[in-house]
Amino acid sequence: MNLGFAAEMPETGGLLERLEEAQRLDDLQTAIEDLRDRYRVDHLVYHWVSANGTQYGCGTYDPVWVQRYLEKGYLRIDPVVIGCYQHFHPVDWKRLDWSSKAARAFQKDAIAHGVGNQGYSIPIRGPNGQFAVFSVSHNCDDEDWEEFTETNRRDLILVAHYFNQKALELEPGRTPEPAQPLSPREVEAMTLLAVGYSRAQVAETLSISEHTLRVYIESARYKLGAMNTTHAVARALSRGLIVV
Amino acid sequence: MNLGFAAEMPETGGLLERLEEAQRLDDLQTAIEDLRDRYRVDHLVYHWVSANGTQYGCGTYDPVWVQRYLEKGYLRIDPVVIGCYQHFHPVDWKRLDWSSKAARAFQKDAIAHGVGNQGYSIPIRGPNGQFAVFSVSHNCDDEDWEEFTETNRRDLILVAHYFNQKALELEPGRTPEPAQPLSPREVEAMTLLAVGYSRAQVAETLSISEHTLRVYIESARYKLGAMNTTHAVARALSRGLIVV
DNA sequence: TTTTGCCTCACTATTTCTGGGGAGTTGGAA
DNA sequence: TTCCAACTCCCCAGAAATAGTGAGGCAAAA
Repeated sequence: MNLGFAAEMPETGGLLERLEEAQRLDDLQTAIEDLRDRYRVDHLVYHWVSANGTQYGCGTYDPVWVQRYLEKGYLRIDPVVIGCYQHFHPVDWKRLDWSSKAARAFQKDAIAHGVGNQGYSIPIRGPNGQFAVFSVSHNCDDEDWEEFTETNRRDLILVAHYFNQKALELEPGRTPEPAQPLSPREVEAMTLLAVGYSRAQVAETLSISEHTLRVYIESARYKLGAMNTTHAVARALSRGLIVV
Repeated sequence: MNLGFAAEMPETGGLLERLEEAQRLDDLQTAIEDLRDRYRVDHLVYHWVSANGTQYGCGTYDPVWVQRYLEKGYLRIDPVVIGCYQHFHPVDWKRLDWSSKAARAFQKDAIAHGVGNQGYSIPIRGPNGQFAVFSVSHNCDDEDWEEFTETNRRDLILVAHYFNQKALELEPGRTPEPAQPLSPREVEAMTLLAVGYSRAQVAETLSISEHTLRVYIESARYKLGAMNTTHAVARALSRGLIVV
């Protein structure tokens, strides 16, 4: 029955198996270094993307560059992150938008710190709005890179998937709150707020009093651990509880 | 350099290639039927999950069952959907929570309509909180099923990925609006608002007066075509202009 | 060189939101 | 049956956000 899209071949050395059996985050770091050597590329990186500081990452970049990236807040500038966030399918770095001044400055800085001129990144999304990026980077011409990505893109999707699976499993402090679901009415309220309705309009649309609506918003805010309505809507969106 | 995790083998008949070249949603339906025949399983299904009704789906279930599923609102009861929503990795149906009365009633109804006793489902997440499930179902004993899933799980992850990619590409109404970019300061302001800061806190964090901050918010709101701050943050989030 | 976009600051009046209360019904789960 | 979660409604005062203006400096692009 095996159609062989992802057939395990002898020469892989069971890398995916090893990944599946990883017990600690250190094992991921070892695995990613091993994988880099086998692919014979300059860098492989897997990292989470989130605004709230605490985020996991492993890879083969120069630690100086990683430190600099975090300090400079490059997460908000990096066209790779922005581009991945907007897409589902893997993206080649060449096809991203590098037009802004900040992006070009970032690119220059990155290359100066050893990041390759070529790159291919895979966006990965987990429950509760978890978002991560798996990137492979190398120094070579367009033609070689084209061949490499064409040959390996399916592998890379799988590798990215397994990295994310393990990172989610092993990262402590993940799922402290079991993502308290919103009630149907709360979902409606949050959704309408997210599309720009004022409280009065939402109440009218839902055919309830504004007082009642407020109870829902309060309740949703409490469940989401949000400071205010805007925060609550943002959380509901990024956790995938509402869709606009 | 190909490590062969996802090596294309001759006997696949280039099914993933065909999937990549699909031009219409009909092609997905053809592809999923073809895939079912090749895997020699009872059913394959790919469908979106979203609160707002409109959702795409294709598969080999009895149309009567699909109709019934939608009418009865099984989307909110189905342990497969709920389980997938909470996990990242594929799940075997046996490992889900079927304990509630509603779930057991649903299961009975499903089997009565031709759904297999065994199943394996893969959650898939795209941008803007998009969420879909790719399921394979069959009638057999636990041992055979174990062998099937063990053999094909990596294939299935890839197939699910490609189905989602195509569905996102082909489904109308998903055309991202020409997202007018925000200035760096506007991005900072929107991001801080999205993580729950009040205007006063944002202004302090950015070391600017609240008056100035207001100008950014207004400007961002105008660029995003938003009615109010909450709306603006929601749009910035779902267009991937900011990351929380 | 002119225009355009970005960053910075200010005022006033009005509308909207938030944070405290309290209270009743219904339907499903333990 | 009892309990709980969800849904509905009400009051009030203070905090926050919005709408309508205004202005100047600076840097890059046309």
